[in-house]
Amino acid sequence: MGNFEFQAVEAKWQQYWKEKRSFAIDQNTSKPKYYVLDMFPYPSGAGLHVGHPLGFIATDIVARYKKLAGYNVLHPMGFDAFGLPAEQYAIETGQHPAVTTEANVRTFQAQLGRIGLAYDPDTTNMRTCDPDYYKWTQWIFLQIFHSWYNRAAGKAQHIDTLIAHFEGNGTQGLDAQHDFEGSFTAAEWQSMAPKQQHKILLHYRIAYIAYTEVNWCPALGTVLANDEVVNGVSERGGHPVVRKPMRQWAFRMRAYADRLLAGLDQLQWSDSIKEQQRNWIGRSEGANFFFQLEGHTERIEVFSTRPDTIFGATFMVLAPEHPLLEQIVTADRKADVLEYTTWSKNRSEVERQQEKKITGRFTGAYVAHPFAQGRKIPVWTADYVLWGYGTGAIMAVPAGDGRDYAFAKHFGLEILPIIEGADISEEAHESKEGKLINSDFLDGLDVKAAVRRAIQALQEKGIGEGRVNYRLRDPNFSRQRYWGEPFPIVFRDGLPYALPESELPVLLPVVERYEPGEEGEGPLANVAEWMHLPDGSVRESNTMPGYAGSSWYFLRYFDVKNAQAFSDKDKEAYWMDVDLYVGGSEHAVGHLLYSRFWTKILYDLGHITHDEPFKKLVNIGMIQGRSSLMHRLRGTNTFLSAGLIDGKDVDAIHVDVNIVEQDILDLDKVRVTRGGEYADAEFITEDGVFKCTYQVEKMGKRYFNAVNPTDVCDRYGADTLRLYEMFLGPLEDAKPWSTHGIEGCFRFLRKVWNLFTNEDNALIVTDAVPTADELRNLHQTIIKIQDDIEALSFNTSVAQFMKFCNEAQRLKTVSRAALEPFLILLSPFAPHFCEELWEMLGHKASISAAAWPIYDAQRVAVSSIDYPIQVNGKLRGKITVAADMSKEDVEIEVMASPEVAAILAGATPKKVIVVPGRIVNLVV
RNA sequence: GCGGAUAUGGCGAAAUUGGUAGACGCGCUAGAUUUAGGAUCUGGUGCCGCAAGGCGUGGGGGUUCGAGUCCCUUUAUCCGCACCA
Repeated sequence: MGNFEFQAVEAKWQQYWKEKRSFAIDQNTSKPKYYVLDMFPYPSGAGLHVGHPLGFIATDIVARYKKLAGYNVLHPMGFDAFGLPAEQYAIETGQHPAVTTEANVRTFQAQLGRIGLAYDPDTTNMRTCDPDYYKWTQWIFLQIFHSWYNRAAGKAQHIDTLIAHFEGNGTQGLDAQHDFEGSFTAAEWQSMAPKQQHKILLHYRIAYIAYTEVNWCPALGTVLANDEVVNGVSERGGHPVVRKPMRQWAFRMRAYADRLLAGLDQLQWSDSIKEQQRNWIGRSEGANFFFQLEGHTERIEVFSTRPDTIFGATFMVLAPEHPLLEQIVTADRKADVLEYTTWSKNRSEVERQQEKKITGRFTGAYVAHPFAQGRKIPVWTADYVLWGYGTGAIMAVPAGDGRDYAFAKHFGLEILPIIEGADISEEAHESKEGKLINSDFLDGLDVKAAVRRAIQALQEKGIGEGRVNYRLRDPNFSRQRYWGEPFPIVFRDGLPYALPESELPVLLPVVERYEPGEEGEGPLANVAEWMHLPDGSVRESNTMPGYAGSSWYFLRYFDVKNAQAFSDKDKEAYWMDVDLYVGGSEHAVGHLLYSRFWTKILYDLGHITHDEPFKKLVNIGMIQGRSSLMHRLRGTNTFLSAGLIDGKDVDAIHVDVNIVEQDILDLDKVRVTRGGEYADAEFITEDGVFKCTYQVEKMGKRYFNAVNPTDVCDRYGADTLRLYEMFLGPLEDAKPWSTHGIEGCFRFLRKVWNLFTNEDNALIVTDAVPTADELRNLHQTIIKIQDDIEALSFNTSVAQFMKFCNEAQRLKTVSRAALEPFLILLSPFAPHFCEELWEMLGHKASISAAAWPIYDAQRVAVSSIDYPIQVNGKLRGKITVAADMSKEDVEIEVMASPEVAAILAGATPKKVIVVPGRIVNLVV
C-alpha cells in the first residue's frame, strides 16, 4: 500500500504556488473575469478557529474551478484591521494597537497559509489600517463631504453644482436632501460672507455635522451605531447605552433609501438578507396631514399609513420631544406634562425596552377634526410615539391600531368603530380587510379605495398629501476612539473645513495613552501637538468608525499598489462587480448596506462604473462549537464521569475540547491545564475512562471549545480539512463542529491515492482505453461537480467524489484517460494532493493551469436499462428496455410481467405514462 | 407582535425541482486478513415482520396515475427586527 505524505507534500506545493505566483491576477482584460470575495476578517487576538475557514475554503474552490474553466480570476484576502478590540487591548496592556494588530495578522496569515488558499499574493498584505490604504478612505470621505444629493436628478453631485445653483437661483427650484431651514435669493447668496456661505453648505453636504442624540456607551467611552446596539446594550461587551447629544459626523443616507431598496431586486442575495435590508430601510407609504389646534395658529402634522381611518381618530399623541408641546399645553397641566417629558427623555434605551408600560399625559389642548364638523380631539403626549420617525406625532385610531387601542383602554378614551362588522371589544382590528363605516364620505369603501379617497380629500382641502416615510436613519460616522482613520478635516471658528487632497493621508499620531479626552472626546484630543495646527485651526478629534475601511475595500483589491487613485477606473470597469461574495449574515444590515451606499455615491460622482458592489451573496452558516463539560460534585474537588452524575448535585465546568476525544477526557492533560488548577482533583471514572457531556454553543475562547485549523492540518492535512469542512453540510446552515467523519475524508484521499499507486508509491496508471462504464463514471462526475460548484453545493460534490472512487475501485479502473480528468475535478477541493499526483503523472506544469474536462452527455447514456414499472403509482416490478428512453420519440414495447398482467387482468391501461429516463406507469 | 428560514434513519445529510426516498460519510454489524492495534479490505444496515408483505420525510387535511417536493392548516426549533403610526 502506498502512502501519501501530506505534511511534506502540502508544504512543497504551498511554496511552489508562492514562488510561481500561480494565483496572481492577470490584468489582461481579454479574458472573462471572475471576482470571488470573502468578507475580510478582523484579525482578533484569538486567531482563527475552524469556523472561519468555511467560507474561505468555499471561495477557494470556486476560484480554482473558475481558473480551470478559463476565467481570469481575482480571489483576494486582506484584513479589516482598525477596530475596537485592539484598542481595548491597548488600554488594558499599553501595547500599541498597531503592534498587536500586526502580530495578529501574521498569525492569521500563517493559519490561512496552511490551508492552501489560492489568493492573489499582492492582496494578502492589504490592511485598512495601513496609511497607503486609509489615505483613500479619507479621500473618499472628502468626496462625500464635497457632494450634495440632488433629488431632482436622483443622485449625488459635486458641491460646486449646488453653489452654481445658489449663485443663479438661490434656494429657488432646488430639490435637495438637506437640513437647512429658510430660503434665500441668488442676490442674497452672493452678498453673503464666505463663512456664511460655508455654513449654509454644511446643511447640504452628504457628510454633515449634527448635534444629535446618539447611543453613548459610557463603559466603552464611545458612540455606537444603531446596529451596534442590541437590546439597549452594546453589541461588544454588553455595556449599557444611554442617549446623549454630541457633535457627530453623519451621512445623508436617507437620500438613498429608495435606491438602496430598489437595487435589492437586481441582486442574487438570499431572501432573508434582502428582507432584513428592506425592514431596516422600512419604507412605508401613507400621507402627511395637518390638524388645526383649537385656539392656536399652529397645526399638528401627522404621518399615517392609514389615512382612511381618520374618522376613527379619537385622540392625538405627540412624542415627548415634540417642540409644540410647550406652546399648547394648558396652564393647569403644564407642571404635570413637563414632569412627564423630562422623565421620559431621561429614560435610557434599556428601560424603554424592558418595561413597556403604558404612560402618557393629556396636554389640555384640542384639535379640530378636519372633516367632522365640530368634533374636538384631545391632544396627549406619550413615549410610544417616537420623535425620530415620521413627524413625531400621530392621530390615534384605537379601533384600528393595537397600541392606540391599549392606550385608549388604559386611559379610558373613546374607541370609535370604523370597520363594518369588526369586533373591537377585546382588541383593535388591524387587518386591511373590510368596509368603512362611521366615516362620512368613506363609508362603504374597502380599505384600499378609502386610502386613495382620503388622500385625495386631504389634498383637495389643502391640508395634506401622500408621503413615503423611511425607518432608515442617517448613520453616524464618528467614533471617540483612537484606532481608526483620522478625519481629513480641521475646524476654524468652529466650522469644519476639508483639508486639501495633497495633505492626505492624515496620519494617525502615535500616542502613549488611549483613555478618552474630556467630555467623551476621543483620545486624539489629548495629543495637543497633533490637534493644533500652526495656522490656528484645530483637527477633528474623532476617528472614523469600523465600517469606513470595509465599505470600499473590494474596490482596492485589483489595484492595491495604486498611489494615484483608490483604484484605476479601467480596472474597476473590468473587475467589478463582485461575482460572488461570501460571508456571515451578521453583516446583513451594517457592512452590506454601507458598502452599497458608498458604492452608489462613488458611482454618482463618476468615480466608478457600477452602482451595486455585490452581484451574488452567499451567507455561510456559523460553525458552532461543541463544548465539553466535566461535572464536579458541588462543594468538593471531586469530578464524576458523565454516567455517574444522575441524581447528584453537580456543577458543569467547561473543559478544553482539545484534551477531550470522543467525549473522553485525557486525565493526564487536564491536570496540567489552567496552571494546574485540577492537579489535585479526584476524577471518578466509569469503565476505566472519564466521560464528559457536551453542549453546542458559539465557538470561542471563553467556552474552551475553539478548534484551531492548524491542529487539524497537523493531524489530517489541509486537503482533508478542506474536504471535511465542505462535506459537513450545506454552506448556509449552522452546524456544530465535530470530528466524527473526518476520518472518512482522510480515508477517501488515501483510496484515491491507491487508485493511482501501488504499495511502493509507484504509479499503476496505464494507457489502456477506458471502458464505457469507466467513462460513464467519469462523465457523471464531471457534470455533477460542475453543477454543484455553480450552486455552491459542496457537500454533495464531496459525496460524488467518494462515489466515483468507490466505483473506480469496483471497476478496477487504471486507465489514465479516466483517472486524470478526475484529478482535475478534485483539484479545487484537495489542491496539494492533486498537484502531487499530477506531477507524478509526468506533467510539468501545475494542475491549476490545466483545463477543466469537457462533459460529454453521450458517455452517460446507456443502451439498455431496467425501468421500474408502476400500476396506478404502485411499484410492480421492472422492465428492461433496449433503447435509451432519455431520448424523445423512442418506441417501446411494454412487456407486462406476470404480476403486472395479473393486475391488469385483460384490461387495457387507460393511460401509459412514461417519464423519460425514469419510470413507466400504467393507469388502469 | 412582524419578518425570514428549517423539520427526512442511531448521527451529519442526499433526492436531477412532481417520478424507485435515504446518495455519500459517520456509527453499528457480520466476515476476511494481519506482526491481533483505535490498521486494512468485503458484505449488511429506514422501521415492523421468520417470511410474503406492510409502514415510513414533525402532525392533520387536499390536489395528482404518482407528493419529502405543490396547496390549506397545525406544532416545534433557529435567526433577524421590534412601540416605525
